[in-house]
Amino acid sequence: MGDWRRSHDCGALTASDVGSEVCLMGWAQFRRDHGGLIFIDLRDRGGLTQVVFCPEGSQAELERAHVLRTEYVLAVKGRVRARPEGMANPSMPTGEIEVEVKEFKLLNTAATPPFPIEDRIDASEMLRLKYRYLDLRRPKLAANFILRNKAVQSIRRYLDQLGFLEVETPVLTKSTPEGARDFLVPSRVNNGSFYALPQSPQLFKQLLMMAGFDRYYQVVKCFRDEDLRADRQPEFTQVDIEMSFVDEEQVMGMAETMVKTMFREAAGVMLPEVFPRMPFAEAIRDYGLDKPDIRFGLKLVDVTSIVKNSGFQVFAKAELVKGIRVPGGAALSRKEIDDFTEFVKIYGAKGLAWIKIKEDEWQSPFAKFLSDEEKKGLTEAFGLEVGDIVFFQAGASDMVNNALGYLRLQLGERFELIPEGSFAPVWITDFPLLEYDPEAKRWAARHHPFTSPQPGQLGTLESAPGDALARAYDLVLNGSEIGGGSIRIHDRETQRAMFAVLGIDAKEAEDKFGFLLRALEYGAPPHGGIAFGLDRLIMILAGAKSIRDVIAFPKTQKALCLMTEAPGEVSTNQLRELGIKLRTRDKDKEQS
RNA sequence: GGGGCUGUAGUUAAGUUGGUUAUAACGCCGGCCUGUCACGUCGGAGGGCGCGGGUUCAAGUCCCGUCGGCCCCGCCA
Repeated sequence: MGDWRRSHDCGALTASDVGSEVCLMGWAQFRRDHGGLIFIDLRDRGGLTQVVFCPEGSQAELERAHVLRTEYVLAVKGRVRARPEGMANPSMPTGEIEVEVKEFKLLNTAATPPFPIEDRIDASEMLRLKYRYLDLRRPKLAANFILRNKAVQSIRRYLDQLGFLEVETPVLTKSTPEGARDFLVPSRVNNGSFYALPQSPQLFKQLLMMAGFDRYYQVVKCFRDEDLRADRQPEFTQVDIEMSFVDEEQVMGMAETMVKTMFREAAGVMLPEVFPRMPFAEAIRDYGLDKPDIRFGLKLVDVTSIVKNSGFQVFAKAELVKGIRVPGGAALSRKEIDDFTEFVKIYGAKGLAWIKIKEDEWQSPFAKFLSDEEKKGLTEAFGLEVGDIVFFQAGASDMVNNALGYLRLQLGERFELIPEGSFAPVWITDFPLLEYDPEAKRWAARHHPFTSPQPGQLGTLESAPGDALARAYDLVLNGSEIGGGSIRIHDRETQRAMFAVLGIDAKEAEDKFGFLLRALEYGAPPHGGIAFGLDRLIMILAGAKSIRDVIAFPKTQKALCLMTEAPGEVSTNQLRELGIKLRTRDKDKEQS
């Protein structure tokens, strides 16, 4: 570059800069070579500016510029000029001007990229991930990271103003028995022992409260070795927060304002002044899921009592029978209904019952089994009108709620009931403290084992564990869980009772959580907190379909990084130092 | 662990019931071009169909296995 210095970025120049001498540096996006005149759209993170190589600028540079190709890296010096009459490009922010090149430097050449660097991309994601650094040059993708930066800055500013202390917690820590599968790191100094990467800094942030830090936060990587999804990566970022001397209201209030502030500052999006709240039981009742998308209706209706003596055995025998009324749904084709039937089978449904409400009859494979009284009951329960379709699911409660809950989302999409660009946050409260694990035949913490029961629930905890409610709360946005937290247990006795219900005996508790139990004896303050999934939050804010679009270097569904080809094998020397012997490698030797 | 979709020039795709030399567009290379903006125009090169087996006179096309990619169930306190 010599002594050349960039004077502007490629999105900065406007008509008011006409006449000024500038220096731009960036990548050649498009080249339009007219022989005696060459246009190049120069691109950097800031945008795109048309630079013109022409005789008026410099005949010598024009002749030199014919070798330029896409993605070559250039520095140009020249004069900003207004484009000639009628030549402005209204679709470009810098479309009124162009830079007449007087001198340029070729900073680097570039091989032809494997896919074009432009927003209307059609390259496969496999290829894009292999060349992630090229994909990230695309303005649309880069915009997600600019947004992400704004969001994080906003959150930090907000929490800092409230006196929160950002503290780092260990990445090499201890494996904990509950929760997701841990990523393990072998210890060289202590062969046979392993660190675990944190699934979240949960215990550390509680210990920071016991340390008297009062208000803590951290933007922190967390690791869970579970299968991936469109919205799940093995390493992801949490905005982790903990506060002392607070109750639910204070944590939720603080978090709500944080999210509102961030949406406004980062994206200009105004969220509702007050987020609605919904008890867990109501969410399941009306939406079938604990993360309801409340941007549209189609609530589930429980009709178990109406059909409990029905001649239709599928209904009569079921633990729970629920339905969804879709106004105008009678127009659905048989094929579409079959597709929905296949869809609910994913969630363990055996089939999907339906009734089309026609002018003169109920069209349905099972309407003939329904008595007039049952029909009347259903008509009232759903508020049925001609042209509706009702879908039913009958069977075990969990299956019915889950299948219909997800069917509702499908129907919302099919009937275009979800308003574009809308954001609907909702707090889910009053979660059950525990849930039964039928495989392990024991109760497990729904949130985590340090979540405090609601007042007066300690008795319930022993008599009817499933009914005990937790001081826990989730924040759901557009049907996606973006944050969750709780008021924690801060006395040793409650913590012991909790471990007892979970089947963790004193010895195991001491082994796994001794450090926490000990800390609880030294004056632990009442405390609670919340953690947000930052990637998911940004994904929703950016309107991205995948969490990969807001993570700079994401992994594929098989948890591979196509760019670095991680994970990879390591040398036997490295393994020996760690005291590790591979079973598969031995097996290969035996076979060969 | 399971279900669905998918892999063909650099890229995105088409490719009949197996049948000459595997199509197209974009990109790339070369020529021409002073107002383009996904510039235009003329010409050219480029793959043997993810990989390995098999069936067949003959395989992108059928079969088996295997490796990837995407979505989902399980899993994710």
